[in-house]
Amino acid sequence: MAAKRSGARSKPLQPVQEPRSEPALSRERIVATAVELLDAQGLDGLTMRRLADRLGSGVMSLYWHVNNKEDVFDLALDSVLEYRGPPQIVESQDWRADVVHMLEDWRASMLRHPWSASLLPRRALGPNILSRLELLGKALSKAGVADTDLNVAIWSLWNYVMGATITRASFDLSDDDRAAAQQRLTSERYPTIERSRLLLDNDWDGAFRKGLDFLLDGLAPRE
Amino acid sequence: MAAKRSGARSKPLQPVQEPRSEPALSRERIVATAVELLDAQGLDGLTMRRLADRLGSGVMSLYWHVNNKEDVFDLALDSVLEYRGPPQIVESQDWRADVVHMLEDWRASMLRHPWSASLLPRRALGPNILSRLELLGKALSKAGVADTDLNVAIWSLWNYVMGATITRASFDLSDDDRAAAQQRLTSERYPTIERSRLLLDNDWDGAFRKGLDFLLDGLAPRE
DNA sequence: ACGATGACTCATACGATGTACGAGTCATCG
DNA sequence: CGATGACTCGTACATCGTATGAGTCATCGT
Repeated sequence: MAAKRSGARSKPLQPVQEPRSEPALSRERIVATAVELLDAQGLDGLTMRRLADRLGSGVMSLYWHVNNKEDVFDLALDSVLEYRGPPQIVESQDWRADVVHMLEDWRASMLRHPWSASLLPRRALGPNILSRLELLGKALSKAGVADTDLNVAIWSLWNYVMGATITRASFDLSDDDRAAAQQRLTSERYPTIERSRLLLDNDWDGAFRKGLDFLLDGLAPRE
Repeated sequence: MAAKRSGARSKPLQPVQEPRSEPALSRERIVATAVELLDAQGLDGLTMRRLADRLGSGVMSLYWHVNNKEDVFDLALDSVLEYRGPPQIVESQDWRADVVHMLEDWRASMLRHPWSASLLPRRALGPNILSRLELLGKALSKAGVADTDLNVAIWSLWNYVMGATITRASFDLSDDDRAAAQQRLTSERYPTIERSRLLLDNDWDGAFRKGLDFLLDGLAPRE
């Protein structure tokens, strides 16, 4: 009965000097290639067969390193969310700027890989996501948010960022769709949002920033 | 070349007194049955074959009324979002209570059908979603939100609600997963969110309400 | 020195899915 | 009565995820 790879296993000491062909399969290489494929072809473009092709391997070889396709999705999502923040996390003067930076980076990371937004609705709590939550919690705590309110604050910000990212990503793909939808508004029943040109407003970044400011004002009013 | 059903067509005048068997295929019946199936079996449970079975029809018959499976998803999502608000929309005293009610109802509607959250990351702007956006815009406008800020306000609230709903729905399915994840936190690197028991906090409704209050405070400070 | 072990790869095959194609039914109307 | 068009559906196909089990090869205990 094969072990099916659970944890890290012992590696051969000498990597045997790869014969310059394919650099050997590994979970990391699989995930990296999956991200490439997702970036290039979108969610439906990721296929175990295509993935294996890009890796120069047989399809079933993937399953030694990965449980199933869901696994690939989860790993790809988390890998895209690695946070390379400013090194001086400790003892920053301006906690609010820190929080804003973290959340804008979070959103930007996901928008760089638009498929990642569609993957969020799964229970995905990889190490990188948890790290970001931890950092956020630490910043808020340091900012004086009471322990009793900490979870509410974290979730509120997370929710806002996730919602904004998903909305932005899904509207990004369809420029004419949006124009068409706005057209449909003209018909009759939507006077308010038709007048405000809700579906044509393109300042996503500004809107994100403004909404975030409002939320932060509520969570911890500026002195 | 078949017309493939674009708009409404002329119906036979006498419905011919259904022979008590299956009540004839229609787009509405298809959507309603799809919602049933989704409620019962989840996202992956919806299959054109299963759908046809439940309807007592052949698989390909569905394609007369519907373009493809994506269509079914879009229609199911929008159908679940129909808003039956309070009749006295006009001239309410307390705009803030109106907004809160609308958004809580929105969230509740989606949580009643947890699969709907997973469908959000598509560009889905059915008539019911647009109606809700219109109502929201009207309420905010009446509340004195400046026209220049209206879109920001609408999107901020939308984003918050969507994020909260998706988060809630995805954590709902996995009670032990959450415990397991919280366990994983104990390991080492996540002291803050481990201490605050972020992943075990179950007061989703309260957290939603609090965060919403904060956001509304920012958008239109109480007098 | 050699057989066993275990890490890893892969070809084949299976069942399920979305849907293209085209033939079939039946009421209506000129 | 023949044509039209609304609607149904059986068959077929390409594609997918993955179960199964056989193959390769380095390592290690003896």
